[in-house]
Amino acid sequence: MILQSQSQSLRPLTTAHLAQTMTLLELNGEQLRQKIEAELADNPALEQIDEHRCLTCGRAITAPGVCPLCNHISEPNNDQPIVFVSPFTDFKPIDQVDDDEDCSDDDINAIPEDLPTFILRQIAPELAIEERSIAAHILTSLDEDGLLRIPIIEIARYHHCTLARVEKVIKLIQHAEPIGTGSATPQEALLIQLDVLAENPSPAFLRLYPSARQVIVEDIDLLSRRAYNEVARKLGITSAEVQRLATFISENLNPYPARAHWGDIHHSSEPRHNYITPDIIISHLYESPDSPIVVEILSPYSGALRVNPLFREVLEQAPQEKAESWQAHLDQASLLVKCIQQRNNTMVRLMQNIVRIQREFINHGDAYLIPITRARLAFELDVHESTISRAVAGKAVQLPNRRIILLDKFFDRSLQIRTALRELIEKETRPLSDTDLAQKLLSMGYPVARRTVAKYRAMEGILPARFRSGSSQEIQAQTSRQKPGLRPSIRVATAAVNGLANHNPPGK
DNA sequence: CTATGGCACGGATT
DNA sequence: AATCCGTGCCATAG
Repeated sequence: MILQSQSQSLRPLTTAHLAQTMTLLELNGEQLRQKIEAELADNPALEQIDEHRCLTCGRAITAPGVCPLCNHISEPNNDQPIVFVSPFTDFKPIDQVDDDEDCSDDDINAIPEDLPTFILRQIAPELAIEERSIAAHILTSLDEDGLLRIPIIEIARYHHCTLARVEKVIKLIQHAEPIGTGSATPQEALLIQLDVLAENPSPAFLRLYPSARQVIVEDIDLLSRRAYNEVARKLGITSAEVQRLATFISENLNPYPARAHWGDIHHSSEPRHNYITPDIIISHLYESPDSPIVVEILSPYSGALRVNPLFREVLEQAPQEKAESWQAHLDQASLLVKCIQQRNNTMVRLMQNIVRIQREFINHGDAYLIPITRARLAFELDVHESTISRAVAGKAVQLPNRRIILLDKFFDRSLQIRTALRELIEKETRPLSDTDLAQKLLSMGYPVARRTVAKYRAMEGILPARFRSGSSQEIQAQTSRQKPGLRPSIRVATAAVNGLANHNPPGK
């Protein structure tokens, strides 16, 4: 991927046009935002107008979203995902209320987010417009641990709305990453995390669940003082079990959701769920997985961009010596606007196709990913391969199940096989050697060499056969991976940098 | 002797 | 043209 040099030549030749479209395409949301901000700052010809259009019909409306008329989207159709560019990302409420460090020009790649924005982004699609200011209020009132220490009633009063409404918003916040944020107490946060884990239980987990719950509700302070014996007595279980319980809790739950590191022990390849801003959000029109898919391509500026018509007029009477540079500004601005439209257009078409092809994957997880190459997609879209590469590079998508993945993952050739492999090993009764595994995979229709099995194993962080004897120890050996379903979360990653898309986010 | 990890080569992908 | 990925071969550990 050779980058076209950032310098924008001012000539509106088609080659410049092309070059800029390309460059824009490979920018992800945050980068594009910066670019546009810069441009707005020093190009008077470019104007940002506070105009929103209905996401489906294009009618002008007052706030970002769907206009009342279109609120019911006509004719849901499974083969035609609804794809649109959405102005959702600019969260006015936050910008106004929130004034701690503004991390606008951080590093370019990721993590340009503070926690409130990060969460708001996740839940925005589910909020009614009036609810967004409530959410913003709540999020900016969190203390540094991510807990909400102010009374809910106060918020309700302030916004003149019912308690139930505020609670609904809080509930959404609590279930967004990092899970538990917005709880009133550490206990509440723990309980929510526990319940989220319970949605996708492993047998070992189910055994622990009831007592874990009880301990958290009643005896959390005993536990934190490590008074295991006393807890054991109260619950009528052995103190060894309490011990286990404690380990489980400290490993999987986090009483202070906003604190990123929590004994951050684990290291393995996993580029943990960092604070990546999705550039695209995929969700279902209704909650059900077979309702039509809605793809939202977030655009990093609010309202619309256009060439300032006033500027155009003034240009007519420009003083001689200014005329040229003003003309240049004008050209540059209109070029940018065009290119952005082009970029949006490309992204929309791209997503339409990806979603159509990978619908099963989006709904049902890794095992259903269809291997597809960028080249083939390029062919179907009738664009150059490099266009796809650029469009895909460095962008993140949020799936309906809330997980945020890199768009690259849709093109992972081996993910399907790796998931199969993982499942195979989970179900194994005796440790299977790589050769055995290769054999099994072959019979499942995945012809892979023995050597390759080893590689996949490594990618998934699964130990060699020798080291995983019983299936029970295995659970502790790798509490973090396995279970395709979800375990994304509780242990929120450090905000450590994650390089962009080198190795794929192995499974999860 | 078997199971794995390392290195390196060639074809596919970007 | 530059990279990535699957494999084969070989050395090493058990």
